[in-house]
Amino acid sequence: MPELPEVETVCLALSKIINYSKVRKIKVFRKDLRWEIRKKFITDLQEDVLIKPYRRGKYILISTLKQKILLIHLGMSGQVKISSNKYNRAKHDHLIINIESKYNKIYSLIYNDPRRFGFIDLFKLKEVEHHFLLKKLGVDPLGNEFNVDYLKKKISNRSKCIKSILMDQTIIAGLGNIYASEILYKAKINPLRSADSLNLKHLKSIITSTKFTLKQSISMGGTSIKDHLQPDGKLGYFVQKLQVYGKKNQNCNNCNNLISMIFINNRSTYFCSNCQK
DNA sequence: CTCCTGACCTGAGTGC
DNA sequence: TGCACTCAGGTCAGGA
Repeated sequence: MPELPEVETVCLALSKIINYSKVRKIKVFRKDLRWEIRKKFITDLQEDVLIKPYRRGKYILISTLKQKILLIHLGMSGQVKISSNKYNRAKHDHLIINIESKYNKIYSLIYNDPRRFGFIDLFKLKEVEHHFLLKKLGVDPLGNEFNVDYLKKKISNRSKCIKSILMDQTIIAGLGNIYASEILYKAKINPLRSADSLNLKHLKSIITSTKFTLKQSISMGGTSIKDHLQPDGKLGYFVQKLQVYGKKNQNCNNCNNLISMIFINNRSTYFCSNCQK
């Protein structure tokens, strides 16, 4: 499911309830996710206090009072559900963490993931910078470090096409297949163009469209196509704003040309060959 | 190094 | 109804 706006949506929902909640019961139904959940996961996390969630690329990190980080990645189909009702196990629920808020209210955080491409880990706060998955991540596209100078430096002498560059998590952490298409449509750049053929004006345009598109999607709760729901079960409405993704052979909103679909690195890619040069 | 492919896994949709 | 096949929002390991 999830790219940056969907992960951010989950993070925002979690931050409303976590806020110094004590971890009570933890139940792992399946530990063979993308990586196996560590043996000591339960004993290490139990009775710790979850302080505050934040996002790094498509990862959710939750800091704890015992100086640890609870790391969550949603993979392709992962979802975090927040429930204050009695828990009934649903298909593909792999893990449940019961927490008790400062005001003694009990919530269940439920990790559900049909394809099990996601995972959950717990490690020491001081190891964050060295974590094998986090250490190679590039800049956050919403931050000030994502600017023309940075992008120019990263793509110089790169023959790879610009869409692959946008999806390269070691350059920009958080963009995925939907938003890469949407961003390039808005920037009027053909996804097949090699990165080093772009001029400063193009780069500026990519930066602006990226920030605009992501912010707009976050404000609408992300994009619900198949799996993504906000943790309270609500849909994400950015799907209504999609201009090209999933719209093969439909008319471009700008020029009425038919939208094309091609595969780039085995990922479906949508664009308007008339608007995007 | 860079770049591309295959692999991981389940479910939904399509066509016969 | 059933079967075979394709595709799906991610990303790592391995080979060219």
